[in-house]
Amino acid sequence: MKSETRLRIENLLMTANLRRTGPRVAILQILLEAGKPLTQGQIAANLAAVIPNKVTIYRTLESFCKAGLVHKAFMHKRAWHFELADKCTESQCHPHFTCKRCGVIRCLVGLSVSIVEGLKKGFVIHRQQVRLEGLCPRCGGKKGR
Amino acid sequence: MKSETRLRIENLLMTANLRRTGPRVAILQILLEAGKPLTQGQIAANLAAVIPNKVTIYRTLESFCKAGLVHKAFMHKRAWHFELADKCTESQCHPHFTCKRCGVIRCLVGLSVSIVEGLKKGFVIHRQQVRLEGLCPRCGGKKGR
DNA sequence: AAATATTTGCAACTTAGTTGCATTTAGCAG
DNA sequence: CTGCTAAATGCAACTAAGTTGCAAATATTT
Repeated sequence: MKSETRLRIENLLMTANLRRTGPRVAILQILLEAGKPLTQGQIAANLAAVIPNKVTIYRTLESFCKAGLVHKAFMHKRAWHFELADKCTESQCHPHFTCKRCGVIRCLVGLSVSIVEGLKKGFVIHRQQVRLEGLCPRCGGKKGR
Repeated sequence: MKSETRLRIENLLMTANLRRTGPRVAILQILLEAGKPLTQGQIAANLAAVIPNKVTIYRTLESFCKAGLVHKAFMHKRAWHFELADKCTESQCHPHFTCKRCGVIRCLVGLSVSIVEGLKKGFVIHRQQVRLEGLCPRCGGKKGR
């Protein structure tokens, strides 16, 4: 296991003021490696040995969200998707693309969209999230249905 | 019941090639009146007399989605939210705002955001959705916590 | 090393959404 | 306006996702 990653994880936990525990380190590592939004189920599948219990995963993810380390991404699927906040700016997450045909999810890191304007007075925007759906290159354009 | 609404509903069903049934008319009417995304539960609460069964509601909403009459909006809450597509453009839904403090949902009809650019070749975008979170005027700026 | 606060694990539960199948109904042909 | 047929609805039972309360374990502080 790369110690660079290890250090980064410890640093994340430290700055978020969260204790360095096994489940937390493991979950952060998976999210770092994945580089895309994962569900509790997907995390659990990789972590059966380390974390025997989904409640721990949910609670851990929740505390990461509160600390701003992790965001919920909004997907077509039923389950919540969690991803590291490190590829998002202060006020905006990177957009997510979902292919309607094959279901593949792509993080559009680097791309962004101007933040919404013209909102009535008094609203304060903390975060903007963008979701795109359509066809990925493999499904796109070509053959129908 | 305003017959203008009634006519509009029949027209929607006709153009979508869906039979005019009690549950369908009732659900479209509720969505029209609400003018904001509703969950199955919220719809059911208004319709206990007309539709005794949530399966019907889910299936009806699903067929509306397939026909393009209704979209799923992505919210912080666990349940899916459905809304009429009539306030959306061809390629983009109006943005939705959620207040982090009181949870209120606002449709930002009229506002829009430039569509994402710079996507790798081969992707076809069908629809862009934007979600905003922050503080509404009543919760915003003022008192802490 | 002991005390304390936080975190984890377990079991049981709730809520959201789904499936298969039997029954009913809209729309159409005659 | 009657009967036919595909489509839609209703019901019961089920799966999946997420939550709660409480007891046991672990990290940090003293």
